[in-house]
Amino acid sequence: MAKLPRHYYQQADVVALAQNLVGKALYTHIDGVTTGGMIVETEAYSGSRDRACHAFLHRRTQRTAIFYQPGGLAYVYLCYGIHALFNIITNVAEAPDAVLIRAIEPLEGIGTMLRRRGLARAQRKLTGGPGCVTQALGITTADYGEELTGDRIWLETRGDDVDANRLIASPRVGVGYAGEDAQLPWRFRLRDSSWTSPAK
DNA sequence: CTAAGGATTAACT
DNA sequence: GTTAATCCTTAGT
Repeated sequence: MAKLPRHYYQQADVVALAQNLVGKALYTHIDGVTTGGMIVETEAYSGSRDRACHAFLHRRTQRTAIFYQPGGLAYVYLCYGIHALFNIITNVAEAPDAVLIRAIEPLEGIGTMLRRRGLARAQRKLTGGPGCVTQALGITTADYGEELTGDRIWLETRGDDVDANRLIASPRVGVGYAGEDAQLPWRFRLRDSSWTSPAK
């Protein structure tokens, strides 16, 4: 299907974009292998409104510098010392918004993804969870700043958009430190998918 | 349920 | 420069 163009990522409403990204496909071509899957779980983060966002209120540091670039770049960072988490930078320059990809449903290169994850069979923990997604796809912190319109990491449409009534909105995971912003229902899951993350 | 793990950052000298 | 607290998690008891 069609690769998502740069202007797609530059929409102003990061919450709407996080919803629209569910049902799109995420691919990587790393180490000579193409792997990918359909996005089934996302979370929106908005630096202008949201304490849970790393770039809240123009907290511009070395790590968050990428937020101030135009949408369409990868923000990859290390969490809990172990896990690379993959985010898509959205909106225009100087508007620090991003969408975290939390889970995908495997579509292509499943053998390679199983090997990277050390699993024998496809099951939810292959790609259910943000650290699992990056490990299965081969994404590391070295991909910080990667262009999502290039040929290493990219997204594609898969026919029609997913209807809004097939999404479950809920509070985001692991952001309790964000005060009342932690209650914002900015996590979106595909209702009938068995590939979403186990986190409640 | 809990421990592990390394980078980032704010708050100090 | 140094230190301590924190973190968008996972695998393994």
